[in-house]
Amino acid sequence: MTKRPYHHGDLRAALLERAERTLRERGSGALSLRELARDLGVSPAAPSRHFKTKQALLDALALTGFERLVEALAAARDRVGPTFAERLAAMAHAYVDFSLANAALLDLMFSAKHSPEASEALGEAAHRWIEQSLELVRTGQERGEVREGPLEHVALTVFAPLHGYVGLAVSGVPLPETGERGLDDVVASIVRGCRPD
Amino acid sequence: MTKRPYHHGDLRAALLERAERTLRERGSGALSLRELARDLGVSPAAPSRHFKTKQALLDALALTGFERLVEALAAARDRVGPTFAERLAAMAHAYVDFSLANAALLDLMFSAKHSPEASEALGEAAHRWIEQSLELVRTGQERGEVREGPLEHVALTVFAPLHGYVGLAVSGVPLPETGERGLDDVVASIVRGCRPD
DNA sequence: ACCTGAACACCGTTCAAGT
DNA sequence: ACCTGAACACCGTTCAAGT
Repeated sequence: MTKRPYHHGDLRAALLERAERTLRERGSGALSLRELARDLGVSPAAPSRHFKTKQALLDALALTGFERLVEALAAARDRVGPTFAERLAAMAHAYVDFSLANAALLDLMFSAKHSPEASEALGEAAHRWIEQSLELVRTGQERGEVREGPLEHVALTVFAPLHGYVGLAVSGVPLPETGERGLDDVVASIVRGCRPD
Repeated sequence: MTKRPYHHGDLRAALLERAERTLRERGSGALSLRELARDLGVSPAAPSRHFKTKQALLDALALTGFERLVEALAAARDRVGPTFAERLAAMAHAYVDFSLANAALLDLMFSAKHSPEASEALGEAAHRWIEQSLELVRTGQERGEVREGPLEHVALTVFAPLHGYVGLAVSGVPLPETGERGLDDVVASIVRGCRPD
């Protein structure tokens, strides 16, 4: 029954944590700064100390999303062998798993709402995600498992299919053998295309 | 200087048109039923006659989006020859053009917010879009230009890359040779994969 | 059938003031 | 530095009442 102290302790972290939970449980439309403040037992104006605007909170959320995604992808990559095919498959599944488990967060991460200020940190986080994709393809090229060509161009052809699969899955488009089976088709097609033979 | 009549005439259509303009000019965050009503010179409660809820308006907007997209894709397909490569390229460019010109609308169309009721009509519109994709691939298979295999599975490997390219472009991820050049790489890769040779 | 007027329960954000 | 209390200008939605 200790009375709440004046200071929350770490209101910023508490806001982020609670917001992310709301995001996952009830979607981005249900996210309200006032409700967050109520749940954490602070005044409606308290959050503004840590996030000048609601968009700033969303940007911070997206940033943590990119950080966790990069971490998950790296972990998946390091769990398998060094071939391009193995790494691509592992990272593809990790990407889909993360996205389905954090659908609303993924929407935030790839929404065009990046405020020009906060996008500095957010942009860096997104950049690390891109670098990771480039790295996969570069290694594949060095091993002779991926065709030659400008890195960014080739990498785009590798990651667009994954991003598209994730986008379709998250937005509820009915996919064949919902879940992971269709993904394996997509992964195979990235390597060999849709030509006959 | 004729005084506004009691009836608006076609408030429903006017709401949709104005909403779509706001969507394109200022994004989905700036969409407000009250503002729409103000702009159209009706009371704040008037829109609720035609759209029981704001989400219903958004669903209707998404529905028109799918209809226009399907139309644009069909037109692009019919402007070129019958080969799979030609049609794929034409539809890919039409898809990207539509998406960049209607970024916020595309977000709406592929957001997971489909209310279970309105999704009947919306679901049908989305279904026509899927059917169109399947049709492209089926024709390609019949012509021997696309590999054999379950239609839905093969079609997914064709459209995931396009959807992913569009998603990345719309969300502002820096793409090589921003615009259409990277898309041609993606289209080529759909056909032949990223293998060497 | 279609709309108004007024109300209700919310928002995000700001700002003086408190600790 | 961090938060409160109160206020401002908005929201979406509902509902009796008007035409």
